[in-house]
Amino acid sequence: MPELPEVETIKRGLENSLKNQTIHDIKLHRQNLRHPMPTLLETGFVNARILNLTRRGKYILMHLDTQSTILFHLGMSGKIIVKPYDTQYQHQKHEHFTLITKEGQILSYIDPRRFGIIDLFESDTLHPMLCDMGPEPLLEHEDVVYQQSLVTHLYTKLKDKKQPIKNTLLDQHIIAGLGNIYVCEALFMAGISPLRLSCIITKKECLKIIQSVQSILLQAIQAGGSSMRDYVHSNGKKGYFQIQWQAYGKGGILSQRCSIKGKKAFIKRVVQAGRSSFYCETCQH
DNA sequence: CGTAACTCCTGATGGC
DNA sequence: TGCCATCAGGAGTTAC
Repeated sequence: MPELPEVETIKRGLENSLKNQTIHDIKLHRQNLRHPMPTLLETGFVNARILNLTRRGKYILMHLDTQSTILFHLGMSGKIIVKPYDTQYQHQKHEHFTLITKEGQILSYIDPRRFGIIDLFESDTLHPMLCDMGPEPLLEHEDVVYQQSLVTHLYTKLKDKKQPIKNTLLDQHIIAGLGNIYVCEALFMAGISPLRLSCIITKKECLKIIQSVQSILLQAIQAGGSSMRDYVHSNGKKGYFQIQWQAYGKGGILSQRCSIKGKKAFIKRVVQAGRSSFYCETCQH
């Protein structure tokens, strides 16, 4: 799925196109994604106004003026597209949720694999999915104090974990929003092997990890999200920027950092917890 | 309790 | 061209 930068990009797109608009109609085209979708969505929100959109981890939250919030998760293959409404409109294959505004915009939620989630909760409560989530890796503005608190938090969490650092960073309870690609890239940048046991990571290395995570996420957000195979911006256009990955998907390719130092080392692919990890044995320890 | 394996689902890709 | 195996950005559940 889109990881944090892509979700953030989509959220911003939705905010630009839908903020303060009024819901004209919502349609569900099936009952379930990963979980059942509340049928109340179809009937309960005509004339509700969209106050704003926020992001928490990989979730997008649409806050309505009815004290309700719609929660979206895009799973592995989800996308959200917004475009002007056309009366000829017919929902496309794998479109499971459609929202039309009185102002004439149409939001389509499309998710072939249906690993995503659409749910509803009261705005003054916290959705169960959001309760135990780790801290956000980024704040709106650069903040050294926050960065330090993240380092301390991470170090505390890693201290008694026996699993590889790669697996721990993918756990949304530790830090919110990281996925397979950005973890691979951050560990490459930090010079830390994905195989390293979490409990033997030093505090200094935690700082390196947090710095790398923040740097890569910021870079990706500024680039408008990355353009993986089936990732689409919320306006429906293909991602217009492809980050030059250093490690992810680069199995068998020369490690850039080693090349600069005149060494010849290749990026290796291993499988951890059923997911591909890419790293350089020579410059990641 | 923590950890790893299994599970949901469709589509793209590559080898034969 | 078709068929089959493999892989994919996630994460909850189950089994140990």
